Amino acid sequence: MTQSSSQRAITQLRQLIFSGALPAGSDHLESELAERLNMSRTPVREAALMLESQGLLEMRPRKGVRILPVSAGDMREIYEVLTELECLSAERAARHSVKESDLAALARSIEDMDVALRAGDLEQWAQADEGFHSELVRLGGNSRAINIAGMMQDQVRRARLVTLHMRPVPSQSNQDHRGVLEAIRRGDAEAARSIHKNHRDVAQKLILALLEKHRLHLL
Amino acid sequence: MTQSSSQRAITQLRQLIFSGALPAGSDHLESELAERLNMSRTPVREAALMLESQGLLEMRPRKGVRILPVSAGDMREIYEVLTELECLSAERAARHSVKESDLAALARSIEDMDVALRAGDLEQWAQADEGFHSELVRLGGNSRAINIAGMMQDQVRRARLVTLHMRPVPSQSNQDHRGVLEAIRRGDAEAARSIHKNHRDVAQKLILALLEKHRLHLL
DNA sequence: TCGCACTTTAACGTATACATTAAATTTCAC
DNA sequence: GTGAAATTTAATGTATACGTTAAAGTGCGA
Repeated sequence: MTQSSSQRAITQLRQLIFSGALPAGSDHLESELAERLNMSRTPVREAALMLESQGLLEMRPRKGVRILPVSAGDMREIYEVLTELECLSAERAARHSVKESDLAALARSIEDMDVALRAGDLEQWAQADEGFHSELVRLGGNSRAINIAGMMQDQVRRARLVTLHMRPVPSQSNQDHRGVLEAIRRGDAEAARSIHKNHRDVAQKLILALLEKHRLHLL
Repeated sequence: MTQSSSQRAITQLRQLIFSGALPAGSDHLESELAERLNMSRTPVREAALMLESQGLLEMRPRKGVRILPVSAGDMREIYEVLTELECLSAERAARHSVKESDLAALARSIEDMDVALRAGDLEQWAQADEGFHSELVRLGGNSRAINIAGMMQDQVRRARLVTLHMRPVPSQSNQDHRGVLEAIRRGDAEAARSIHKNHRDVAQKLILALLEKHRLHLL
């Protein structure tokens, strides 16, 4: 239960970054962060190294830890990788995950999105959408894909802080989700992949257009 | 020029792992590794954390650092991810990399493979093959994909220590490589992806069959 | 001999100390 | 006043010290 300081540092730094308390582009000395988290520099350094390897920050000698901004170009890269891994997962899920119980979480996320949209609650929708996508990857059963997609999803979440309220309401997006779910249910790997690919491509174009139009760097 | 001890530790530990000097499945105390590398535990720990995040080893409290074996199941996961990222890269390369100079390295790798095969030098062939695949990903221009594919390639290299001399001579593999190169050259993204996908799927099936047949865990 | 409580060991996780050196500041000649 | 050299500062990277605690070892009664 009691977790190590390093682990706490990772968790807390992530929270600080995702909440915007450590804004993109800002610099922070290791000693400042250590004081802030009530621990010595050692676990803070270890945590920073991990987060650096995950692309959330950059350690620059003598300049402190810089929280990395996410540019439109970065988001393009991230969406490209994420799309491939999710499509792989959709295909794999369709190929072997036949048990209906495995699909409950997916179905639930779809319902949650419907509910959230009817209530006009975008935050709720975003959370359910993230749930759908991460569950999809989980069903694919490839642990490397799961880890990598998780990292990419972290960045998508940061971008979503900005894009969520700029984009049109994603009212037809759930049709795709249902299509993917049905394809997996009937074991149609080709369809699962192609429907999801199309789903991601549409979303990607939309979000990237928004970001480039507004020349945004993001939290 | 003078690099940090942490960096050296990463480089040297990688060499020790890839050379088999630290065999898969073996355990090593942080203090042993520190002595071996002539440095204190601190940079060794930092290096081990990085290598752990890359899937090369595992840190187990009080049991030391364990060099992770790569099972057939692991290789399946690794090939799946690598295939997706390489296909993405082939497609992207075809879409934007038109300059002939960009393709020189690819063409060179293909020639090197031909030469190596004629000479019956499998090691040489493997090196050129790795060069082709990594250059392909580089041409895709997605820095995240490049990093991730690099990590996956690290594991493929370890597996190849075992599989290289068990597999049939890859005499027709270069046809695929040429096909991909030509597709990129003429900007045919669909073909680049599908030819490469087929290339990878064939190789993957072959290697996985070998591994499963011999119930191998690998260096 | 076996099993269990107790003691000892030692590996890790973290804190702290310290050497190095990039950056900032000051000094000083002109 | 300006620019370069010298000095000081301070943040990092690494070494070391130390407390905690899982695991190994020991002793002893049955």
